Amino acid sequence: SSRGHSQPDLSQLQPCPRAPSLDPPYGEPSGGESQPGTPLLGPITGLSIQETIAMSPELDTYVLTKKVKEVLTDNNLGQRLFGESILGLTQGSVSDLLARPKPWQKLSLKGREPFVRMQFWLQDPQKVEKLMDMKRLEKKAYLKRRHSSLSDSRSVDGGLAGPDFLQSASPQHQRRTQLYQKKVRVVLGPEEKEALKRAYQEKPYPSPKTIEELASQLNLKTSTVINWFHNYRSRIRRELFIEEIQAAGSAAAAKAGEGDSCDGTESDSTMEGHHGRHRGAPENQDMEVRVEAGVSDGSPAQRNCTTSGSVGPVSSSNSNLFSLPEAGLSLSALSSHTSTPARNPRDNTLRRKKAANLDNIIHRLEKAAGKEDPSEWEF
DNA sequence: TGTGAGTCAATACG
DNA sequence: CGTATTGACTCACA
Repeated sequence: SSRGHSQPDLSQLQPCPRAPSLDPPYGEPSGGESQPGTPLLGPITGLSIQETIAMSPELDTYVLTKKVKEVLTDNNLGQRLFGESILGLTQGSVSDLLARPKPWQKLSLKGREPFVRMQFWLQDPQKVEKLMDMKRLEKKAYLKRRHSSLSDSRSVDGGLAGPDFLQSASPQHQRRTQLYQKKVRVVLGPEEKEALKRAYQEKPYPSPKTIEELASQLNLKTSTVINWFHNYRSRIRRELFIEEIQAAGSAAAAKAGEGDSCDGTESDSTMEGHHGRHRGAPENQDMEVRVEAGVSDGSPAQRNCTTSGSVGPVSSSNSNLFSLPEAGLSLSALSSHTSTPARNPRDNTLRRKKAANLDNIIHRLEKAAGKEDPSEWEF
């Protein structure tokens, strides 16, 4: 069951450059920024991306990304090319997305867009050819530009507009090269990260005052500390989601052990054991909250691999697109996790402690979101 | 105003 | 080169 059905012809999906978000890089408010330019997905459907995504059936982001990675590597296609021409995202974003996809239910409408695009792309019989063509064109344009850098530059790479679409890639950033400073990247040292993580453990949501203290103690800008907390919380949260996926996958696989294809290739994403990259610094950054894939009892268990044939919609029997009862979605999502992973009968010490701490955080968030309990955000 | 979500883009890494 | 990591930024929302 479940397989190509009523879906809105998702045959051809254009690359469509990022929709609205147009952000001038640091400084320069200038704005084109036209607004509701809701791009269309296809010439015929006439549906906006948002609409199409809204009616998209549930997708298994894990299986989906796995397939995409497979196709890309099998054909020597890079993330940059794929991201810029198919998803309208940069290489770094694609890497992140493919390596750590959040489960569909936890994604916002916007967050689902890349996955819907991946889905469409996989359905396109000519996906590989198109991308290869793009690659060729890019190389050609590159060589040309390089060879005769005499003439002006820009000029949209001459005939890049070959096959069909593409080249839209990133709208904004172009060659504002010399106009802006390079933007120096702040790189926190191991000790600083250590300190911040410690502070996080104690207070995931530090008060402005605490932030100031940390900033001065570590000799960092206040904004850097703030950003660090934002990012850390966000990334920790994502790790938990991923654990859920893997746990669920393992469970599912264990439950039904059919001779499913599952070409073993790639057991990937399993958390890395740590290694000390970081320039010869005192790395003992084990305090990562990562809990490893070995979920609870430790049985390795097979990897997801669920449906083999179709990467397609995992549509749960009744693809109830919306119906999702209530908006409790986000909250219930969080709470659901609260009881899932950490539920470990045996005391797993460290791991458990960390999970508990995180659960606490989430707990408080739910509380704060649901009711007005300004009691104290202290711990 | 602060937060989560999504990204960008510099750069570390291989 | 291609990929992974991550500080900073935009935006919607309450």
